[in-house]
Amino acid sequence: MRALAHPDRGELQLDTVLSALSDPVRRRIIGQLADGPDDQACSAFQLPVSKSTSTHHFRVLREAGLIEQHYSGTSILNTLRAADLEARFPGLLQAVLQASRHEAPSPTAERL
Amino acid sequence: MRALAHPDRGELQLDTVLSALSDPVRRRIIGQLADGPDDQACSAFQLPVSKSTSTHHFRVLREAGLIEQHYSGTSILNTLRAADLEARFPGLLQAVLQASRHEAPSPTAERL
DNA sequence: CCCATTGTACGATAACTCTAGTAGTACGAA
DNA sequence: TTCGTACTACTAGAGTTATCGTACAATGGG
Repeated sequence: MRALAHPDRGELQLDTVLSALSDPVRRRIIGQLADGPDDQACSAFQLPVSKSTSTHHFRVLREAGLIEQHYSGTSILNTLRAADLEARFPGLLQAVLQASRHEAPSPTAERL
Repeated sequence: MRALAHPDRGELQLDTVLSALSDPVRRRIIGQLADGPDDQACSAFQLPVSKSTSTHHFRVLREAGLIEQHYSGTSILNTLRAADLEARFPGLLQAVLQASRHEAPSPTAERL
């Protein structure tokens, strides 16, 4: 029950991935996942939007295949699908992450 | 007269660039510019959209800073701003181009 | 000057996105 | 069972985007 749909590695679409990455809130999520540990709950992210909007962004990321989500009690744990992305679109994620860091020197303090 | 506004290299925004690249028509334009010569006229692109929609996509690419456009007679010549992009977002353009080729093996024949 | 070529501007429409509020579900703890 | 936490679903509004048709402007060639 409460299964969350994820696209397979082979189903990843460049369109969807780039479109998911074009939102700053979602890039912030991806950045925190890339820099921090795996399995971070949604509540571990300090996002400048409401809870329902957060849910929306996490869903977009999951459906694009950028993150993997699975339930653990009342929480959902999020993990970056770095290997899948690297296999399908080599260098893309790293380039975006680097560009993102360059653009926002202090991600935790930025206003967004 | 008929000056076309372009963002400076330092003004390039990751948001805008990724969002511009998330459309397949625009990726096709970028791909053809990357693989072909500089200064290709808009009419050199066989796009599956109307002329006015084409204009729209070229404008989005120019305003995002991905291409440089300048008039030459009745035509506009388009050039990929590869150096500017590489300076600001290293590896990003190449990663997208490679992913794009991988996803669409024969760009000229694809249905889009 | 007339005309063909090339691209723009404008108006319209349908679809999508981001945002939030409200209500509800699943789970763990007391 | 009752409560709090964590997150989702649904609904809705505001804004943006992609698309096109039509009309128009700029240039170069005869």
